Amino acid sequence: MTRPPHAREKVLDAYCRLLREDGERAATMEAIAAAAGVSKGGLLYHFPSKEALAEALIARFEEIAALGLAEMEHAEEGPARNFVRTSVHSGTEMDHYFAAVHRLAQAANEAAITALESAHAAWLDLIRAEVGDDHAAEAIMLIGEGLYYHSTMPGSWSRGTFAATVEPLLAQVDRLRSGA
Amino acid sequence: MTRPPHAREKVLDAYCRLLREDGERAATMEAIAAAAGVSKGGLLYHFPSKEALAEALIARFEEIAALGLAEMEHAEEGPARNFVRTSVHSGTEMDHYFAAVHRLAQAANEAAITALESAHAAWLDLIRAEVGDDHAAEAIMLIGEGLYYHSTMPGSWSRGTFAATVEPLLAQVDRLRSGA
DNA sequence: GTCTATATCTCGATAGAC
DNA sequence: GTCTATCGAGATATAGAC
Repeated sequence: MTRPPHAREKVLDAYCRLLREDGERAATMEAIAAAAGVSKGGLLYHFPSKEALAEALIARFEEIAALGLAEMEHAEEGPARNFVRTSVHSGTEMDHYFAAVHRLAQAANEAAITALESAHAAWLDLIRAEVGDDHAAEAIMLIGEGLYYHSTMPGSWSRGTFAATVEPLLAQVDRLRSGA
Repeated sequence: MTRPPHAREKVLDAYCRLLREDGERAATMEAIAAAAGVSKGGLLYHFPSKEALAEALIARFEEIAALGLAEMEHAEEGPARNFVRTSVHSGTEMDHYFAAVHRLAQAANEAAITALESAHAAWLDLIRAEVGDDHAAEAIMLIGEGLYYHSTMPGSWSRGTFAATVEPLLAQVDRLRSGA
Protein backbone atom coordinates (compact mmCIF):
# COMPACT_ATOMS: atom_id res chain seq x y z
CA MET A 1 0.00 0.00 0.00
CA THR A 2 2.13 2.98 1.26
CA ARG A 3 -0.04 5.75 -0.13
CA PRO A 4 -0.36 5.50 -3.91
CA PRO A 5 -0.01 8.73 -5.87
CA HIS A 6 -3.13 10.85 -6.06
CA ALA A 7 -3.79 10.39 -9.78
CA ARG A 8 -3.76 6.61 -9.48
CA GLU A 9 -6.57 6.78 -6.93
CA LYS A 10 -8.66 9.09 -9.06
CA VAL A 11 -8.26 6.85 -12.10
CA LEU A 12 -9.18 3.70 -10.20
CA ASP A 13 -12.27 5.32 -8.74
CA ALA A 14 -13.34 6.60 -12.15
CA TYR A 15 -12.83 3.16 -13.67
CA CYS A 16 -14.88 1.59 -10.89
CA ARG A 17 -17.71 4.06 -11.38
CA LEU A 18 -17.80 3.69 -15.16
CA LEU A 19 -17.84 -0.10 -14.94
CA ARG A 20 -20.61 -0.02 -12.40
CA GLU A 21 -22.83 2.60 -14.03
CA ASP A 22 -22.25 2.14 -17.74
CA GLY A 23 -20.78 -1.35 -18.11
CA GLU A 24 -17.53 -2.83 -19.28
CA ARG A 25 -17.86 -1.72 -22.87
CA ALA A 26 -18.31 1.90 -21.93
CA ALA A 27 -15.30 1.88 -19.63
CA THR A 28 -12.78 2.76 -22.34
CA MET A 29 -9.36 4.24 -21.63
CA GLU A 30 -10.55 7.52 -23.08
CA ALA A 31 -13.71 7.61 -20.96
CA ILE A 32 -11.80 6.64 -17.82
CA ALA A 33 -9.20 9.33 -18.42
CA ALA A 34 -11.87 11.95 -19.01
CA ALA A 35 -13.82 10.92 -15.89
CA ALA A 36 -10.65 11.02 -13.80
CA GLY A 37 -9.66 14.40 -15.22
CA VAL A 38 -6.44 13.26 -16.86
CA SER A 39 -5.38 12.63 -20.45
CA LYS A 40 -5.06 9.26 -22.08
CA GLY A 41 -1.29 9.59 -21.94
CA GLY A 42 -1.41 10.46 -18.28
CA LEU A 43 -3.54 7.44 -17.53
CA LEU A 44 -1.18 5.17 -19.42
CA TYR A 45 1.74 6.41 -17.38
CA HIS A 46 0.15 4.97 -14.23
CA PHE A 47 -1.43 1.91 -15.83
CA PRO A 48 0.53 0.80 -18.88
CA SER A 49 -2.37 -1.21 -20.28
CA LYS A 50 -6.01 -1.90 -19.83
CA GLU A 51 -5.19 -5.25 -18.28
CA ALA A 52 -3.01 -3.54 -15.68
CA LEU A 53 -5.96 -1.34 -14.79
CA ALA A 54 -8.22 -4.33 -14.32
CA GLU A 55 -5.63 -6.08 -12.17
CA ALA A 56 -5.31 -3.05 -9.93
CA LEU A 57 -9.07 -2.80 -9.55
CA ILE A 58 -9.35 -6.47 -8.63
CA ALA A 59 -6.50 -6.16 -6.13
CA ARG A 60 -8.31 -3.25 -4.56
CA PHE A 61 -11.49 -5.32 -4.33
CA GLU A 62 -9.60 -8.13 -2.64
CA GLU A 63 -8.28 -5.74 0.00
CA ILE A 64 -11.74 -4.40 0.73
CA ALA A 65 -13.25 -7.88 0.74
CA ALA A 66 -10.61 -9.10 3.20
CA LEU A 67 -11.46 -6.26 5.57
CA GLY A 68 -15.15 -7.09 5.31
CA LEU A 69 -14.44 -10.75 5.93
CA ALA A 70 -12.54 -10.01 9.13
CA GLU A 71 -15.39 -7.84 10.31
CA MET A 72 -17.89 -10.54 9.44
CA GLU A 73 -15.91 -13.14 11.34
CA HIS A 74 -15.90 -11.16 14.57
CA ALA A 75 -19.30 -9.52 14.30
CA GLU A 76 -21.22 -9.62 17.55
CA GLU A 77 -24.46 -10.64 15.81
CA GLY A 78 -22.62 -13.50 14.11
CA PRO A 79 -21.37 -13.96 10.53
CA ALA A 80 -24.75 -15.01 9.11
CA ARG A 81 -26.64 -11.92 10.18
CA ASN A 82 -23.69 -9.69 9.42
CA PHE A 83 -23.41 -11.10 5.91
CA VAL A 84 -27.05 -10.53 5.07
CA ARG A 85 -27.07 -7.10 6.70
CA THR A 86 -24.09 -5.90 4.72
CA SER A 87 -25.42 -7.41 1.49
CA VAL A 88 -28.16 -4.87 1.00
CA HIS A 89 -27.12 -2.13 -1.33
CA SER A 90 -25.93 0.66 0.87
CA GLY A 91 -23.53 2.51 -1.39
CA THR A 92 -20.42 1.39 0.46
CA GLU A 93 -17.02 1.08 -1.20
CA MET A 94 -17.48 -2.69 -1.02
CA ASP A 95 -20.74 -2.47 -2.95
CA HIS A 96 -19.10 -0.37 -5.62
CA TYR A 97 -16.06 -2.55 -6.11
CA PHE A 98 -18.12 -5.72 -5.95
CA ALA A 99 -20.32 -4.45 -8.77
CA ALA A 100 -17.29 -3.36 -10.79
CA VAL A 101 -15.52 -6.70 -10.43
CA HIS A 102 -18.80 -8.37 -11.28
CA ARG A 103 -18.84 -6.49 -14.60
CA LEU A 104 -15.32 -7.72 -15.35
CA ALA A 105 -16.28 -11.28 -14.44
CA GLN A 106 -19.18 -11.13 -16.83
CA ALA A 107 -16.78 -9.99 -19.50
CA ALA A 108 -15.01 -13.32 -18.92
CA ASN A 109 -12.04 -11.82 -17.04
CA GLU A 110 -10.50 -14.84 -15.33
CA ALA A 111 -8.91 -12.94 -12.44
CA ALA A 112 -12.24 -11.29 -11.67
CA ILE A 113 -14.05 -14.63 -11.70
CA THR A 114 -11.48 -16.13 -9.35
CA ALA A 115 -11.65 -13.16 -6.98
CA LEU A 116 -15.43 -13.39 -6.73
CA GLU A 117 -15.37 -17.14 -6.24
CA SER A 118 -12.83 -16.81 -3.44
CA ALA A 119 -14.99 -14.23 -1.73
CA HIS A 120 -18.09 -16.40 -2.03
CA ALA A 121 -16.26 -19.45 -0.69
CA ALA A 122 -14.89 -17.53 2.29
CA TRP A 123 -18.33 -16.17 3.15
CA LEU A 124 -19.91 -19.59 2.95
CA ASP A 125 -17.20 -21.06 5.18
CA LEU A 126 -17.88 -18.54 7.93
CA ILE A 127 -21.64 -19.00 7.78
CA ARG A 128 -21.28 -22.78 7.77
CA ALA A 129 -19.04 -22.67 10.83
CA GLU A 130 -21.58 -20.61 12.71
CA VAL A 131 -24.81 -22.28 11.64
CA GLY A 132 -23.74 -25.91 11.78
CA ASP A 133 -26.33 -27.21 9.32
CA ASP A 134 -24.79 -26.96 5.86
CA HIS A 135 -28.01 -26.53 3.97
CA ALA A 136 -29.34 -23.84 6.28
CA ALA A 137 -25.99 -22.10 5.82
CA GLU A 138 -26.33 -22.31 2.06
CA ALA A 139 -29.83 -20.90 2.19
CA ILE A 140 -28.65 -17.97 4.29
CA MET A 141 -25.72 -17.35 2.03
CA LEU A 142 -28.03 -17.39 -1.00
CA ILE A 143 -30.25 -14.75 0.59
CA GLY A 144 -27.17 -12.57 0.87
CA GLU A 145 -26.11 -13.37 -2.68
CA GLY A 146 -29.60 -12.51 -3.89
CA LEU A 147 -29.21 -9.13 -2.24
CA TYR A 148 -25.76 -8.72 -3.77
CA TYR A 149 -27.21 -9.60 -7.13
CA HIS A 150 -29.74 -6.82 -6.76
CA SER A 151 -27.12 -4.41 -5.52
CA THR A 152 -25.12 -4.92 -8.71
CA MET A 153 -28.14 -4.32 -10.91
CA PRO A 154 -28.70 -0.96 -12.51
CA GLY A 155 -32.18 0.42 -12.02
CA SER A 156 -34.00 1.01 -8.81
CA TRP A 157 -36.54 -1.80 -8.42
CA SER A 158 -34.60 -3.69 -5.79
CA ARG A 159 -33.95 -0.54 -3.79
CA GLY A 160 -37.66 0.10 -3.50
CA THR A 161 -38.37 -3.52 -2.68
CA PHE A 162 -35.72 -4.42 -0.15
CA ALA A 163 -34.17 -1.22 1.16
CA ALA A 164 -36.44 -0.77 4.17
CA THR A 165 -36.70 -4.44 5.08
CA VAL A 166 -33.35 -5.51 6.46
CA GLU A 167 -34.58 -6.26 9.96
CA PRO A 168 -37.51 -8.47 8.97
CA LEU A 169 -35.17 -10.30 6.62
CA LEU A 170 -32.75 -10.88 9.48
CA ALA A 171 -35.64 -12.45 11.37
CA GLN A 172 -35.94 -14.97 8.53
CA VAL A 173 -32.22 -15.62 8.80
CA ASP A 174 -32.71 -16.36 12.49
CA ARG A 175 -35.40 -18.89 11.64
CA LEU A 176 -32.98 -20.69 9.33
CA ARG A 177 -30.17 -20.43 11.85
CA SER A 178 -32.05 -21.96 14.75
CA GLY A 179 -31.95 -25.76 14.79
CA ALA A 180 -32.02 -28.04 11.79
CA MET B 1 -44.37 -15.31 -33.45
CA THR B 2 -45.58 -17.18 -36.61
CA ARG B 3 -42.35 -19.02 -37.26
CA PRO B 4 -39.48 -16.62 -37.90
CA PRO B 5 -37.12 -17.47 -40.78
CA HIS B 6 -34.40 -19.96 -39.96
CA ALA B 7 -31.48 -17.52 -40.15
CA ARG B 8 -33.06 -15.16 -37.62
CA GLU B 9 -33.21 -18.00 -35.10
CA LYS B 10 -29.60 -18.98 -35.64
CA VAL B 11 -28.44 -15.40 -35.26
CA LEU B 12 -30.41 -14.87 -32.07
CA ASP B 13 -29.07 -18.07 -30.53
CA ALA B 14 -25.51 -17.15 -31.47
CA TYR B 15 -25.95 -13.69 -29.98
CA CYS B 16 -27.34 -15.21 -26.79
CA ARG B 17 -24.42 -17.61 -26.48
CA LEU B 18 -21.77 -14.98 -27.12
CA LEU B 19 -23.28 -12.60 -24.59
CA ARG B 20 -23.46 -15.34 -21.99
CA GLU B 21 -20.03 -16.87 -22.52
CA ASP B 22 -17.84 -13.97 -23.57
CA GLY B 23 -19.69 -10.84 -22.44
CA GLU B 24 -21.31 -7.88 -24.11
CA ARG B 25 -18.13 -6.43 -25.51
CA ALA B 26 -17.19 -9.63 -27.28
CA ALA B 27 -20.63 -9.96 -28.84
CA THR B 28 -19.81 -7.88 -31.91
CA MET B 29 -21.78 -7.99 -35.15
CA GLU B 30 -18.88 -9.75 -36.82
CA ALA B 31 -18.55 -12.36 -34.07
CA ILE B 32 -22.30 -12.97 -34.02
CA ALA B 33 -22.43 -13.35 -37.80
CA ALA B 34 -19.51 -15.77 -37.75
CA ALA B 35 -21.00 -17.83 -34.91
CA ALA B 36 -24.35 -17.99 -36.69
CA GLY B 37 -22.70 -18.99 -39.97
CA VAL B 38 -23.81 -15.94 -41.95
CA SER B 39 -22.06 -12.86 -43.24
CA LYS B 40 -22.22 -9.42 -41.68
CA GLY B 41 -24.42 -8.28 -44.54
CA GLY B 42 -26.73 -11.24 -44.07
CA LEU B 43 -27.04 -10.49 -40.38
CA LEU B 44 -27.85 -6.86 -41.07
CA TYR B 45 -30.61 -7.86 -43.43
CA HIS B 46 -32.49 -9.52 -40.56
CA PHE B 47 -31.48 -7.08 -37.83
CA PRO B 48 -30.77 -3.63 -39.27
CA SER B 49 -28.76 -2.52 -36.23
CA LYS B 50 -27.23 -3.76 -33.05
CA GLU B 51 -30.04 -2.21 -31.10
CA ALA B 52 -32.60 -4.16 -33.12
CA LEU B 53 -30.74 -7.34 -32.25
CA ALA B 54 -30.86 -6.53 -28.56
CA GLU B 55 -34.58 -5.74 -28.74
CA ALA B 56 -35.29 -9.06 -30.41
CA LEU B 57 -33.29 -10.94 -27.78
CA ILE B 58 -35.13 -9.19 -24.97
CA ALA B 59 -38.50 -9.91 -26.59
CA ARG B 60 -37.51 -13.55 -26.81
CA PHE B 61 -36.58 -13.55 -23.14
CA GLU B 62 -39.94 -12.07 -22.24
CA GLU B 63 -41.74 -14.85 -24.11
CA ILE B 64 -39.74 -17.53 -22.33
CA ALA B 65 -40.16 -15.82 -18.97
CA ALA B 66 -43.93 -15.62 -19.47
CA LEU B 67 -44.07 -19.35 -20.14
CA GLY B 68 -42.03 -20.05 -17.02
CA LEU B 69 -44.25 -17.77 -14.98
CA ALA B 70 -47.39 -19.62 -16.05
CA GLU B 71 -45.75 -22.90 -15.13
CA MET B 72 -44.68 -21.51 -11.79
CA GLU B 73 -48.18 -20.28 -11.03
CA HIS B 74 -49.76 -23.68 -11.56
CA ALA B 75 -46.95 -25.88 -10.27
CA GLU B 76 -48.21 -28.66 -8.03
CA GLU B 77 -45.45 -28.09 -5.48
CA GLY B 78 -46.37 -24.40 -5.32
CA PRO B 79 -44.70 -21.28 -6.79
CA ALA B 80 -42.09 -20.96 -4.03
CA ARG B 81 -40.60 -24.41 -4.42
CA ASN B 82 -40.95 -24.26 -8.18
CA PHE B 83 -39.11 -20.95 -8.32
CA VAL B 84 -36.16 -22.15 -6.28
CA ARG B 85 -36.05 -25.48 -8.10
CA THR B 86 -35.92 -23.83 -11.51
CA SER B 87 -33.38 -21.25 -10.35
CA VAL B 88 -30.49 -23.66 -10.17
CA HIS B 89 -28.39 -23.55 -13.27
CA SER B 90 -29.65 -26.38 -15.40
CA GLY B 91 -28.76 -25.22 -18.87
CA THR B 92 -32.34 -24.51 -19.93
CA GLU B 93 -33.24 -21.93 -22.56
CA MET B 94 -34.51 -19.74 -19.74
CA ASP B 95 -31.11 -19.88 -18.00
CA HIS B 96 -29.38 -18.91 -21.20
CA TYR B 97 -31.60 -16.00 -22.07
CA PHE B 98 -31.69 -14.79 -18.50
CA ALA B 99 -27.90 -14.64 -18.44
CA ALA B 100 -27.81 -12.91 -21.83
CA VAL B 101 -30.34 -10.24 -20.83
CA HIS B 102 -28.41 -9.84 -17.60
CA ARG B 103 -25.30 -8.94 -19.61
CA LEU B 104 -27.27 -6.33 -21.52
CA ALA B 105 -28.70 -4.93 -18.30
CA GLN B 106 -25.21 -4.57 -16.91
CA ALA B 107 -24.27 -2.69 -20.03
CA ALA B 108 -26.96 -0.19 -18.99
CA ASN B 109 -29.50 -1.27 -21.64
CA GLU B 110 -32.74 0.21 -20.34
CA ALA B 111 -35.05 -2.30 -21.99
CA ALA B 112 -33.06 -5.17 -20.50
CA ILE B 113 -33.21 -3.63 -17.03
CA THR B 114 -36.96 -3.17 -17.31
CA ALA B 115 -37.48 -6.73 -18.54
CA LEU B 116 -35.53 -8.18 -15.63
CA GLU B 117 -37.31 -5.99 -13.10
CA SER B 118 -40.69 -7.08 -14.45
CA ALA B 119 -39.70 -10.71 -14.18
CA HIS B 120 -38.49 -10.26 -10.60
CA ALA B 121 -41.65 -8.44 -9.60
CA ALA B 122 -43.88 -11.11 -11.12
CA TRP B 123 -42.00 -13.89 -9.34
CA LEU B 124 -42.20 -12.10 -6.02
CA ASP B 125 -45.94 -11.56 -6.46
CA LEU B 126 -46.59 -15.25 -6.95
CA ILE B 127 -44.47 -16.28 -4.00
CA ARG B 128 -46.09 -13.66 -1.78
CA ALA B 129 -49.55 -14.87 -2.72
CA GLU B 130 -48.66 -18.42 -1.77
CA VAL B 131 -46.61 -17.84 1.36
CA GLY B 132 -48.69 -15.16 3.01
CA ASP B 133 -45.91 -13.67 5.11
CA ASP B 134 -44.22 -10.99 2.98
CA HIS B 135 -40.82 -11.28 4.57
CA ALA B 136 -40.68 -15.04 4.35
CA ALA B 137 -41.67 -14.63 0.70
CA GLU B 138 -38.84 -12.16 0.15
CA ALA B 139 -36.36 -14.50 1.77
CA ILE B 140 -37.47 -17.37 -0.46
CA MET B 141 -37.31 -15.19 -3.52
CA LEU B 142 -33.80 -14.06 -2.58
CA ILE B 143 -32.65 -17.67 -2.32
CA GLY B 144 -33.82 -18.12 -5.89
CA GLU B 145 -32.19 -14.88 -6.98
CA GLY B 146 -28.96 -15.99 -5.34
CA LEU B 147 -29.12 -19.14 -7.41
CA TYR B 148 -29.86 -17.10 -10.53
CA TYR B 149 -26.92 -14.88 -9.74
CA HIS B 150 -24.68 -17.91 -9.62
CA SER B 151 -26.21 -19.32 -12.78
CA THR B 152 -25.26 -16.15 -14.66
CA MET B 153 -21.68 -16.28 -13.41
CA PRO B 154 -18.94 -17.66 -15.57
CA GLY B 155 -16.72 -20.21 -13.84
CA SER B 156 -17.74 -23.38 -12.12
CA TRP B 157 -17.59 -22.70 -8.40
CA SER B 158 -21.33 -22.45 -7.90
CA ARG B 159 -21.97 -25.57 -9.96
CA GLY B 160 -19.78 -27.59 -7.65
CA THR B 161 -21.28 -25.99 -4.57
CA PHE B 162 -25.00 -26.05 -5.29
CA ALA B 163 -25.64 -28.43 -8.15
CA ALA B 164 -26.33 -31.54 -6.07
CA THR B 165 -28.22 -29.81 -3.31
CA VAL B 166 -31.57 -28.74 -4.69
CA GLU B 167 -33.65 -30.99 -2.48
CA PRO B 168 -32.06 -29.99 0.85
CA LEU B 169 -32.44 -26.37 -0.24
CA LEU B 170 -36.12 -26.94 -0.90
CA ALA B 171 -36.38 -28.21 2.66
CA GLN B 172 -35.10 -24.83 3.82
CA VAL B 173 -37.72 -23.18 1.64
CA ASP B 174 -40.36 -25.29 3.38
CA ARG B 175 -39.12 -24.08 6.74
CA LEU B 176 -39.56 -20.48 5.63
CA ARG B 177 -42.91 -21.25 4.04
CA SER B 178 -44.44 -22.83 7.09
CA GLY B 179 -45.98 -20.34 9.51
CA ALA B 180 -44.69 -16.89 10.29
C1' DG C 1 -31.91 -13.23 -48.80
C1' DT C 2 -27.21 -13.32 -48.71
C1' DC C 3 -22.86 -11.87 -50.14
C1' DT C 4 -18.38 -8.56 -50.77
C1' DA C 5 -16.45 -4.18 -50.46
C1' DT C 6 -15.84 -0.18 -48.22
C1' DA C 7 -16.68 4.22 -45.48
C1' DT C 8 -16.33 6.15 -40.95
C1' DC C 9 -15.48 6.02 -36.30
C1' DT C 10 -13.43 4.63 -31.95
C1' DC C 11 -10.49 1.53 -29.49
C1' DG C 12 -5.87 0.54 -27.09
C1' DA C 13 -1.27 1.74 -27.33
C1' DT C 14 3.19 4.27 -28.82
C1' DA C 15 6.20 8.35 -29.48
C1' DG C 16 7.97 12.24 -28.10
C1' DA C 17 7.44 17.29 -26.47
C1' DC C 18 7.23 19.75 -22.16
C1' DG D 1 4.37 13.06 -14.36
C1' DT D 2 1.36 14.77 -17.82
C1' DC D 3 0.31 16.27 -22.29
C1' DT D 4 -0.72 16.02 -27.77
C1' DA D 5 -0.39 13.54 -31.96
C1' DT D 6 -0.82 9.56 -34.33
C1' DC D 7 -0.84 4.54 -35.73
C1' DG D 8 -3.05 -0.04 -36.67
C1' DA D 9 -6.89 -2.90 -35.48
C1' DG D 10 -11.46 -3.65 -35.14
C1' DA D 11 -16.29 -1.65 -34.47
C1' DT D 12 -21.00 -0.43 -36.77
C1' DA D 13 -23.19 0.49 -40.78
C1' DT D 14 -23.90 1.42 -45.99
C1' DA D 15 -23.87 0.31 -51.01
C1' DG D 16 -24.62 -2.50 -54.41
C1' DA D 17 -23.68 -7.12 -56.91
C1' DC D 18 -25.76 -11.65 -57.26
